[in-house]
Amino acid sequence: MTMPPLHALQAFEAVGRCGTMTTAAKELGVTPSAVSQQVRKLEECLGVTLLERIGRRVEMTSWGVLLHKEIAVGFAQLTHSVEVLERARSQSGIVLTALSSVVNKWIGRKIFEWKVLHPDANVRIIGKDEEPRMADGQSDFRITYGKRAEVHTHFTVLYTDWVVPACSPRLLGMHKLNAPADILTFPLLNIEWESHYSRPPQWSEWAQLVGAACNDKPSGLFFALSSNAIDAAVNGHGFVLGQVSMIEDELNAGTLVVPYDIRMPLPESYYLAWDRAALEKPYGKEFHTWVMSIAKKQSVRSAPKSNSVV
Amino acid sequence: MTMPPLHALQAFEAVGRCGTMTTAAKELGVTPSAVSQQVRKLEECLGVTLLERIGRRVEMTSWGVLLHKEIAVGFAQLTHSVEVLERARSQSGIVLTALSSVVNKWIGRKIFEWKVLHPDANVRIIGKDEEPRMADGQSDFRITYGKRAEVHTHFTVLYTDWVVPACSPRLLGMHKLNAPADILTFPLLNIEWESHYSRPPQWSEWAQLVGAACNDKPSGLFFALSSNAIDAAVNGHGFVLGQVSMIEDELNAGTLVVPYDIRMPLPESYYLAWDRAALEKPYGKEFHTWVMSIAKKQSVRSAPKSNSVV
DNA sequence: GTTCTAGTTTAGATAATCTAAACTAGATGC
DNA sequence: GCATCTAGTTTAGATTATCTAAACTAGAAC
Repeated sequence: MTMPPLHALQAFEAVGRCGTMTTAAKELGVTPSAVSQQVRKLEECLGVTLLERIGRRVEMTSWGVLLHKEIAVGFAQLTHSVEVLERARSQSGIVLTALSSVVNKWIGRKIFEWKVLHPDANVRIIGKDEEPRMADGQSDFRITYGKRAEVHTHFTVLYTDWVVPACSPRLLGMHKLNAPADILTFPLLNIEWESHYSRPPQWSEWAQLVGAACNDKPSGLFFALSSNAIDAAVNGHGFVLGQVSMIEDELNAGTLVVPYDIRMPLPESYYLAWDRAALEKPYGKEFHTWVMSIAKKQSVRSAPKSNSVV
Repeated sequence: MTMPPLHALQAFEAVGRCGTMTTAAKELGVTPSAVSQQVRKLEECLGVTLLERIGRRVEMTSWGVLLHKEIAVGFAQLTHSVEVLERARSQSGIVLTALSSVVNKWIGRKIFEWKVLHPDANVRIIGKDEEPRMADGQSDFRITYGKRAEVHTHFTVLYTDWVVPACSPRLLGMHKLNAPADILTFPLLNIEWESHYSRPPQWSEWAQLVGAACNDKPSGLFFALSSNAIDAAVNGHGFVLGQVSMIEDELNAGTLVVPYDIRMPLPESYYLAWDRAALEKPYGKEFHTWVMSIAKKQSVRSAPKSNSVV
């Protein structure tokens, strides 16, 4: 079976739906002559008369009624298809998943800057420690840490963070620190990530950095999430080696202080991954550009000042 | 919303279904270059990437998967539409309705000639005294009598029949008829059609034709169907003014005889009506031609011979 | 009877669609 | 590692489909 020409079917469908050649032509944006020729061609191809010409009117034959009933569904579906795509593109917001700490202490705070720039662009931020499957639409963008980014097709370095010892001013009390090593005499809060992430810098490494001895068995408090460790420090429970990007608000608010600004870098970088299709969502490209922009600035702020001890 | 070009949608649909540009091109009967350009044009029109080019492979993006799922249904429906039409044309036989007597005593007998000519062409013959609605597919062809044909869009004169007095040879027995008027002394079977048909010739008219007196109140046997009256005559119940076309088999078989071949014409003709679409069914035109052909011959046989008394 | 309008047909203009050729890039085999 | 093959892309221009313009038919309206 040979399929007749698509334009011929389309012309006939329009005639059936509109009732006259002239109104069908108007709807298709062509002349009645074009419609007439297309329908004639369809009749020749199929070997049946679809329209009965009665003076200056046309009327469907029973073959025409039969065929039109079916192809109308087909063309309606094609039109619907394009609408479905348009709706999906315009209505679906952007979905970003990130490590929970990154959501709690970084991107979740920065997103208000995005809102100011693009008030009508919805972005949904989800804390999720496992890598999402982008192609399945689980996420448009993903912020992750280290080599885990390689499971995604498209990714780029976001920023590299540094850690610095920080504590609540209440913890210090009336104590006066004479040297960086004095920090090690206070309760120390430890961070231990899941095994598939490179181990974050530990107090033992910091002690070695400042030329001090350090007990191999610290206070016994361990946190899986950096953000939880930071919150404990804010509550006066000890010193934390906090990521610079995650404690900026606390430093500004005075709920954390840095007695000695001696920083260590994280062993790996944060990465932004994305689904190609997401770049074609409304504001998709803009969001990508914005995240890269704030990350670049963060890299500058997180790194120690050029004259700092490294 | 502007619909993208149909050929572009079709090319993309084929790629999605076939998996590669090359196999899609083969199926569409074009070059891969054509498919590549069509898909590119579709992407430009819609403003999204539908296929991700990975080296020499292509892979659907999530937009592409979404759109393809929908348009595949549309194109499948269009293909199905043409199949539906083809099936309807090839599988549906021809339907002829006719007056019951015509079915019983004429066309129902002649149809075997059609079968010999076209063994694989199904024709269904239905006795029906009311006019069918052709456009609704109630009938492809219709044999009717007189002005009733005018309710149809397409119709033509079929044949004009004549009546002749006929009886079973058993009725005559040892009686010897000396003159045509002697017939009137036998039991006479009457035919009275429904009021919307012109009254068929009556015995009183025949009597007048042969110059004989005739009682205004004959035997009291009246038949609504000509075929029933003929059957009664075959059974020896009396003389019938039988239509020539309907008693030919009986004359040939000797179950009826015509002592005096003095004929009277029916006041109106038989007509063939038809639905335009029926001519496009397989064998539709052939059937029309055949019916007209046997009718023409019937007209010749039904009319009295050129030297007969009229 | 004249004018208007829907539809058709024909000729040829226009645009869409296609092929050919040259190219890129990855896969395969030696 | 290199040559060959194959899938896909791009560009230029050939081909075909589709369209418009013009002339026409035929019926409706005034």
